[in-house]
Amino acid sequence: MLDIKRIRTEPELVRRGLDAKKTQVDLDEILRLDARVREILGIVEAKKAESNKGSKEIPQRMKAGEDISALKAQLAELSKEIKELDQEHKEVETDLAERLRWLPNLPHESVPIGGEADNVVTRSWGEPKPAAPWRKPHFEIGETLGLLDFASASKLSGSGFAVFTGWGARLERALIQYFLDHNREKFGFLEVSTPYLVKRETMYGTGQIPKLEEDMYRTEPDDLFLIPTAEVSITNLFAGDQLAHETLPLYRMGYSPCFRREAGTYGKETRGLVRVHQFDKVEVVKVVAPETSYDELESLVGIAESLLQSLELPYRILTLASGDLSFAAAKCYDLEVWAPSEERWLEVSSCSNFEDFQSRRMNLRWRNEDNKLVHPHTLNGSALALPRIVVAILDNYQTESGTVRVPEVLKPYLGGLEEFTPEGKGA
RNA sequence: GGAGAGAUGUCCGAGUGGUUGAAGGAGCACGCCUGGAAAGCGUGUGUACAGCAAUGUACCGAGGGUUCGAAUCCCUCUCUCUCCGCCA
Repeated sequence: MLDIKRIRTEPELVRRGLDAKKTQVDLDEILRLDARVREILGIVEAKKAESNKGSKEIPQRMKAGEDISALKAQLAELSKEIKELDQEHKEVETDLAERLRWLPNLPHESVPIGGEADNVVTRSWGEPKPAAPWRKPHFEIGETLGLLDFASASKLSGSGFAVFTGWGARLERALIQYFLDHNREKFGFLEVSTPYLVKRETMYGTGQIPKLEEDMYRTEPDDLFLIPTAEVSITNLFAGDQLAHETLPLYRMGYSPCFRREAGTYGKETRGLVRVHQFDKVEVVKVVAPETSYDELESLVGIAESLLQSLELPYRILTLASGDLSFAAAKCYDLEVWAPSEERWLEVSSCSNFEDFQSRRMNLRWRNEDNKLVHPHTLNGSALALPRIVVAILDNYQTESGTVRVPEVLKPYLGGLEEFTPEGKGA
């Protein structure tokens, strides 16, 4: 949610921001509605003041034994006028509010303007492994080694799902466990385990609704939504709160499966783990003082980086251009790992600063040093998304002899296993 | 699924038609007291919107209604809790 006062006082700045985000909006209509709301408000408030004053006189005059029927009739008339004005006020305000719900967050000044092609590679780590004829794509080697079973997945659920078997299933579990342990031990995040089904307003709070409603799975009779990321439930943990000054910064993380309809991506990447309707992810969330949020964003990226480095997976970091930013984000870094068999980069983490956009929607507030209630900034990042990490491991740790070595840091979580091999099927 | 209870300020909690933005308490802030602290005492302590301001308006789960006037009465909805049933 954008601050209507900001739209009012800096309309050109807002207009530029919305343009940069490639959003078509009739900002003039919004400004017109806003002016109208305030106009009506002025009139109706004056009438209410008059009405309140008259009502207060009644008990006094009654005590004095005066005839109050004329006054009552007059106030009844006034009350009717107020009701009509209130109605009109509500209609205009509802119209305005609905339009505001659809406005995305504005990009931060440090964000490059443009579309996907204008994303900037900010830095990279590690040496991408070269392509080689013996390298097999992850879905192939994964099935050969008995880690993945896509045929069964489509039997159960159709396309866009995966079954992990044997060491594959254990690898998933190991990664979840490792990520959570790492984030807690090295960065002090508090682990939470939250519902995967949430209410409509919860989805609204973090900005998935209304714009992305079509991408969400919804349960029909109850109007509950399957979360597309743990961000939704973890960030909304604080919805409506008034946080005391000393509570910030707040660091939370959680594992959850993530459900995405991926509407409109038919035909793209239907094979393998890269784009699936259900996947696992460990998400980290921060609620911080506004003036610290950009430093917090950098350190948030550092968490995802430290995980990738510990897994020894070469990656690069993109600063997303304005048009590639999600609805709620003001700035976002994507972390991509190199998949040598496919010779391309895979997004495994997305770290965003939402500034006060989500706070506003959730009505989350915090007492600043001046004891004033302000909207704190919220951030989140994947640390990390699982299936693509599995892809990256199957790719990067593949050997010429057709096995896949186990990354050093994961060995303790896999009973000391050194290698996934065809013989080791089923563990 | 059946039966019942409830939703008030940061928190607890009073309040059943008229200066109630809302008693009381806790917490917090400041002051007094103290060698220092605790206790004690005193004072203060909501948010949002409109307005340069004075000020005004709204808000006691949400939305409607009755009334000159609603936290208080009526209706609808949401959520929470208890008991019964069912169940991992």
